[in-house]
Amino acid sequence: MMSMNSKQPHFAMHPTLPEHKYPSLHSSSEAIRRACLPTPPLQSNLFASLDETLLARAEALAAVDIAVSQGKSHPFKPDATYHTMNSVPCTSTSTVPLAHHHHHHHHHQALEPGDLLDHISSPSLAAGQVAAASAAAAVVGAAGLASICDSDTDPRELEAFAERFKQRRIKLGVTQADVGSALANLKIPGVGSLSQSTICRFESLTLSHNNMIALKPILQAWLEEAEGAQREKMNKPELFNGGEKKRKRTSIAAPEKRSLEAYFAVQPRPSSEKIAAIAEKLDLKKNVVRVWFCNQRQKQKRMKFSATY
DNA sequence: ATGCATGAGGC
DNA sequence: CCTCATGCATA
Repeated sequence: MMSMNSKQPHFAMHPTLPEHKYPSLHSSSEAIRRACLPTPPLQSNLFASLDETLLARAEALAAVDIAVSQGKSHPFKPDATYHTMNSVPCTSTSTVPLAHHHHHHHHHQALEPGDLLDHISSPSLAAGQVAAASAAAAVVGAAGLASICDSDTDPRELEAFAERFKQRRIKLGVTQADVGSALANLKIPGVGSLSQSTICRFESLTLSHNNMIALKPILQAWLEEAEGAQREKMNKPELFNGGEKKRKRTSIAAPEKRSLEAYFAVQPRPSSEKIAAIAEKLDLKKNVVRVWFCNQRQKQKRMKFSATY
């Protein structure tokens, strides 16, 4: 009764409603508010800043305490220790980088190179890798495929495109949600619709580097199409589900959030046991805490904060 | 614009 | 259980 909607392509809010209610436009692409570390721009009370620091320390200590009590000292989890780069130099855009229905997943994941430092450490090209790249290119060529070697792996290019995209999208009088649903009309194999959230994140670069690269060609295609025929607003015929249970969004209170951030600072990847302990201390569901950590990790990897250029 | 959640795919 | 791409619900 609630798990049946695996991936409802989100019903369009207004099929043919020429309503454009863009938010206050670009809230500035360079408005970096979410620091990638335990120093969130809290605009709380004046005394909050002081308390916050002390609290954070206390929580951090508590986190360590938890770790100790669990009897697990885990030095640290060497997860992203392996540094790898894209398997092939230029194949991202040509190999169906997007989702089909909701089973997207194209395993072209760049395997977390170095997280925040991947961009600056990438220039470390091994001879073997170069050779492999050449070989791959040769293979593609032999296959008769004109590999679209888009050099859009460049963060700057992506940033520039995102900016242009937003500008032109607004010029067309189209909302982010409209763009999302319109993508399905492009009939690009393997490309369905996207949500307003994703379009928004693309424009604000709050997506992973790889995700940006995958979405760029698609959004570019839409843009050209839309500008070519500046008149169709497309509508996404989707049946309305009657009586579907609405998902409720849990809201973690500020105090708990601060604690979680403190724990995260000392242990970004707590074990199941630690998560359980934290959940208990904060009186939150274990799953909520687990997901919180997952989301927090993802945030660290977003373009805006991983770029060191 | 963004917080919390889902689910596929990979270990 | 994690990572990733995505999305619903919301501030």
